[in-house]
Amino acid sequence: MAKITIIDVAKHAGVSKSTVSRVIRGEFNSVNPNTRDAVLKAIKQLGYEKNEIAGSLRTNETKMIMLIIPDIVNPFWPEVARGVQDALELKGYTMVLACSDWERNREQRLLGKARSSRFDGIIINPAAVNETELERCGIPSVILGYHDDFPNTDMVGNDTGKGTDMILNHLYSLGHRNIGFICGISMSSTSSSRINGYINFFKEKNIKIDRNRIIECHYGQEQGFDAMKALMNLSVPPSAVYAGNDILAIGAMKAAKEMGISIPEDVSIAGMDDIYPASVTSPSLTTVSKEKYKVGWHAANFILERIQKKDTTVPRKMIFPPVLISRESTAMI
Amino acid sequence: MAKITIIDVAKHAGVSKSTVSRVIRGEFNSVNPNTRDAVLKAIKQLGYEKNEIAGSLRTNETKMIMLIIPDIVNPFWPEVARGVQDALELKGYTMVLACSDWERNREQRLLGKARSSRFDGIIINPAAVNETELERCGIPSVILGYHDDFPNTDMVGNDTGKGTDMILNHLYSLGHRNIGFICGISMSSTSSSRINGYINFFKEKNIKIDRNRIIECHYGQEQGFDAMKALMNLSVPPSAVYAGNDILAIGAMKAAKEMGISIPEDVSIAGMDDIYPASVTSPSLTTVSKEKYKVGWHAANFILERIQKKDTTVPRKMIFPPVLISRESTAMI
DNA sequence: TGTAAAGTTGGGAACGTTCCCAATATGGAG
DNA sequence: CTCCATATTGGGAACGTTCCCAACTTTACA
Repeated sequence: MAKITIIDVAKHAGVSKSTVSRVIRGEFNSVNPNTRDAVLKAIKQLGYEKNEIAGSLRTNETKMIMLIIPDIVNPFWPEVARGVQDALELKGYTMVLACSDWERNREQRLLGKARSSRFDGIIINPAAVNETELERCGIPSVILGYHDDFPNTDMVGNDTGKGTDMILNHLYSLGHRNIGFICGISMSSTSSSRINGYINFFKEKNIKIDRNRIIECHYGQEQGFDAMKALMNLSVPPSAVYAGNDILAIGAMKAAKEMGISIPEDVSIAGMDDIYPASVTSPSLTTVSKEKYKVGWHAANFILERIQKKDTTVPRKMIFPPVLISRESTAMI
Repeated sequence: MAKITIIDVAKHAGVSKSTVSRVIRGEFNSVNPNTRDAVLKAIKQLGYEKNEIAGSLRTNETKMIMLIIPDIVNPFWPEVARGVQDALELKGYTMVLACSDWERNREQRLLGKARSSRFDGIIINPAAVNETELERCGIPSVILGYHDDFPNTDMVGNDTGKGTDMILNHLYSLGHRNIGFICGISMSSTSSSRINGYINFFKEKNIKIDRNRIIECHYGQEQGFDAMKALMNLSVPPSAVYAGNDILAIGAMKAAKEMGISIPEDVSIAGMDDIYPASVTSPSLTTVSKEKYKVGWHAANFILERIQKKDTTVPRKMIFPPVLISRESTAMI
């Protein structure tokens, strides 16, 4: 079955292809209502369907946005992706999802793809790419998350630093002074900034910091498990542990259980992100809630606005304040 | 900055655009190594990047596959999506993710999009679409999941019926005879087939079935919660409960806890799917493990094969056998 | 009634590839 | 040295839109 084109429709309706094109694109005010109806009828009769590829070639816009995140399997991201998608769909845009796995090569490849496929925009949680490289892509971009090193790019994220503060304050107010820290690391700069947050907190409280209480590892349940074991085997084990994200915290909880240490009686554990599983563990996990759907939603709207009016307005930063979710895994010392 | 085209490269390298095109597409055996190098050098010097859109218009292939699932936020799907993506990426294809929310309208809209954007293939967990409609799309398709009503379409999924059997056998062998069933419903036909599986099981065992022990509801934690309460408030509450998926089961566990009923001492609970949260609840949830990543992976390969050789080979069905994951939430009566 | 403005329409030239076919060059066999 | 097969290259015609500009029609107003 040969595909119906705009020209077939034009012939069938007795008009020119220009007119058909106008009808398709909804230029209603510059085509006579009668001819418009005739064209629409012809379209229906022939079962015509617009070839977006051809249109894209001419207009140089694809109505496609690439979303680059580390890994969709990490429970944090699906909600973000959903927010992106819902916002895009509303405006007739399509989301192309891709995972970077925190790998520079993959990320670069994806950016290349975005360029050669002429995607209209990029929403990215950067793994290794820097602002200069991203700008060189020549595609409007929005950063997902809180990154200091993208001063000129639109950004939507959560204030993780404040979240860390909230968690530490929470534990502090429960009487904890010896607080372990399982610090997740990633290729981006967030790791050191998190450590600084931790250090500053104790500096302000005039509490000496034992560097052994800080364990850096990758974000994974096994890593959290191992880190927790290490912490609890210190000569003076902490009375509370703050894990950089909920996955680490869940791993830590498993370790505690295996060691016969009860939560929160013997040790308090707190996480970060408030992913779904955090609410179903037992004891349920105290954590900091981050906006996920909203972040995706607004990032999508940012990018759409950038695409529309190309004037280089001041980069916008939308950073949501986190919310402490106090559950059962933390208690008075 | 005006975009560099194949013609600029040709001029710069002193060859024709045809030759450049050949180099780009990797037709190495029909272009002289020397000219090839010259072209590659010119490409690099000018920073040329292929316009895939233009190529697609000519070749009529986009190297894009649409994945349509109910909801990426449901923990079952991210892994599937990841499998799809990894397999596609390997062959230079791109995944376009979309959620149908089980809504017919959305699903239809997405299929329309796939057609007008000339996607090369569709991988879909069907919500309301039937085989005829899908075939009318004229795009190679693969079904995700186990659906009897797509006899002519390639299919990759898990044998849920067998999974139900395994769970029921497990509970039966633990001594349970009075087993409640929280049956999730969806728009597709799977619901009734699941009920039949339950009914047949007890028929074979010559146990009379109390229809009150079957509660149908949508797949959601709250629904599982409510269903569990209803079951435990029966005059003769069940000694075990089988929930149609893990989300329902987790809801049921919450209900039991709230009612002061301990698991598995007072009641056993089992789920289905083995999503990540099922492993972190406490007690951890007995369930049936389904292939997720693999399903996505093979579905992607099926579609790629379909695209390559268009001969209408016999439709292939790849159904994975489920595996019982016996954890702490089930015990002897 | 004349004229300018606004409303409609059509035709051709892009957009940047790939495909097809013809043309030329090269090499080996007779 | 001729001739045929093979290797290599170039030029034009698609692919199906949208955009631009010109032409024609109608309306508004003096």
